[in-house]
Amino acid sequence: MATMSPHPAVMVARQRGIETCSSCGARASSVCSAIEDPDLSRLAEVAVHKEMVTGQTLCEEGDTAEHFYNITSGTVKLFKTLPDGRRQITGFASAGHFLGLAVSSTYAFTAEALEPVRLCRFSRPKLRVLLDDFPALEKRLLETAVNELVAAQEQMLLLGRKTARERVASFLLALLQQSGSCGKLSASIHLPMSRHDIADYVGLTIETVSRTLTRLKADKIIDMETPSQIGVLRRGELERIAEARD
Amino acid sequence: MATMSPHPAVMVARQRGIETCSSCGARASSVCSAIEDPDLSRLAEVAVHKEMVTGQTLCEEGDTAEHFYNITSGTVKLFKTLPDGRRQITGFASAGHFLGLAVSSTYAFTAEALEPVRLCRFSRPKLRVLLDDFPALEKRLLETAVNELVAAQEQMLLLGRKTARERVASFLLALLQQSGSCGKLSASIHLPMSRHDIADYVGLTIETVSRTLTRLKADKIIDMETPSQIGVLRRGELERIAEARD
DNA sequence: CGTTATCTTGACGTACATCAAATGTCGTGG
DNA sequence: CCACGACATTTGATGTACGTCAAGATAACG
Repeated sequence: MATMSPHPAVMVARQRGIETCSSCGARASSVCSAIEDPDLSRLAEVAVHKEMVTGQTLCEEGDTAEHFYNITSGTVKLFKTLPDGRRQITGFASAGHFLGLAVSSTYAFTAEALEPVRLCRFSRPKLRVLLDDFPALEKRLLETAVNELVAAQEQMLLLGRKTARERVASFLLALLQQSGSCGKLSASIHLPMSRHDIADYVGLTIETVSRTLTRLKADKIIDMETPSQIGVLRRGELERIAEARD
Repeated sequence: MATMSPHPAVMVARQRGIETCSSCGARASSVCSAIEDPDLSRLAEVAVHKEMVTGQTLCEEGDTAEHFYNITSGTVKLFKTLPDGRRQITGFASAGHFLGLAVSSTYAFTAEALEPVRLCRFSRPKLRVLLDDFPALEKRLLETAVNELVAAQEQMLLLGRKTARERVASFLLALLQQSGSCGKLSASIHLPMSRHDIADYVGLTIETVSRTLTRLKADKIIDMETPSQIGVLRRGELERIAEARD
C-alpha cells in the first residue's frame, strides 16, 4: 500500500504538466497496471486526459454512456436521484478508481467532481478494442468490479440495517481505510465531502449526521478540529460500533 | 427473453436425470452461454452438479471461498448478518445467476436455498484456468458483474431513500421483471420467499411489509389470493409509486 | 471584515419499529 | 377427510429513532 516516490523522469514530466500513462501517479492503483510498460503506448493512444473543476459533472444518469473514466486525482461522487429530489450517493471514486462501465447504453448514475479532478477518458468502442487485445486488462476490470460489488453489499447492510451511529462509524472507518493509514490506533481523516454528501451516502439527514458526529466527539472517540478534519482517537471503539459488537 | 422448448435429445437427457452442460436448461441465460458447443466438454469437465434442499447453505460469510456456483434451478438468498442477528439480504439468485466471485479469499455473504436448488459447482482454481483459456467467458462474467453492480446501486437508492410503500412496490416490480412477463398490464407473481425474507431485503420489518401489501391490495393495485401469490392489477400505478413520480 | 453558505443545536412531528394478540396456512396423523 | 399443532401472516396499540422545522454558531470567501 506504500506510495513510493516516483522515478525522477516522471517527476519532471509532472512538473512540466506533461501527463502520459507512464508518468501517471494513479497507474499503480488503477486498472492500467494490468498493461505492461512496452504496451503502454497503446493505452496512451486512446486515453484523453481531462481536468474538471469542483461541481462539474462527468456524466449524468440516463445519458447515453459514451465514455469510460479513470480518475487520476481528486474525488468524484456518484449518485442517483428521485424525481422529488431525494438523492442517494452510491459511492465516492478517487485516484485509481474507474467508472462508466455500464452494460446498458445509458449511465445508471450521475458523477460529479467533489474537488478539482484529473482523469483519463476512453471512448467505449476504443476501450472495447483494447479489452480484446489485452485480456489482462479485462481480468483487472473484473477483479475491480467484484471488489465494488462486495463494497456495495456492505453498504446495503449499512443502509438497510444499521443505526445512525453505526452508519457514521462505518463511514469514517471506510474513509480511514482507503486513506491508507491502516493499522494505526489513531489517525486523521480529511473529509472532501459536505455533511449533505455524507448524509446522502449513509441514508440520513445532515442534522442526524452532525448530531452523531458531535456525540462521537463528546464520547472522545473522534476529534474534530474543523468540520472537515476528523481525528480518530479510539479506532477500536469505532470498529466496535460499526460492526455492532457488544 | 422467450424460453424456447429445448431439443428432443435434451428433453430425454433431463428425464433420465442426466444433466450435462449441453442439456442444461439454464445455459442460455447463464455465463456458460459464452462457451461454444465444441468447447463445452471443457466446461463439463470441471463442473460438479449438485442438488440442495430448502434451507441448506451453499456457502457462509467468512468461510474461505473455494467454489464458484452457477444456479440452474430454484432460488437462493444471499445475505449478511450482524452479531446481534440483524440481517440484510443483498439479493436473490435464481436460474442462470452465478455467485461466489469473491476476490478476497473469503465469502462476503451467506447463500441459502429458498427452495430446492440445482446448481453447478466449480472449484476456483479450475475456474481460473478456464477463464484463461476462454476470454469470452471472462467477458461474460464482467458483463454480469457490471449488471449486478447497477442493480446494487438501485437497491442502495431503495434502502437509503425510499419509503416503505415505494420499497415494496419496487420489490414487486423487480420480481415481475425477472419473472419475464414484461410489458403486460396485469400479471401474477409467485413469491418463493417469506415476509421475513422480503423485510430483510427491503430493510423493513415483517409487520411493515405485511401492512404495506394489504394497503396496496385495498387500493386495488395488487391482488393476494394466498400470501405468496400476488397479482399485479395496475402495473402502471405500481411503477409510479416505485419511482416516486407524483 | 462583512456576507453567505455550511454546520450545529434545539423543539417537535412522524414513519416505521416493537410488542402483543388474533387469524390464517399447511403439513401430519388419526 | 378432517382435526390438530406449529408456524407464518395479519392486525392493533404503543414506542422511538430519526426526520422536519427553525434558529443560532462557525467557517469559508471575496
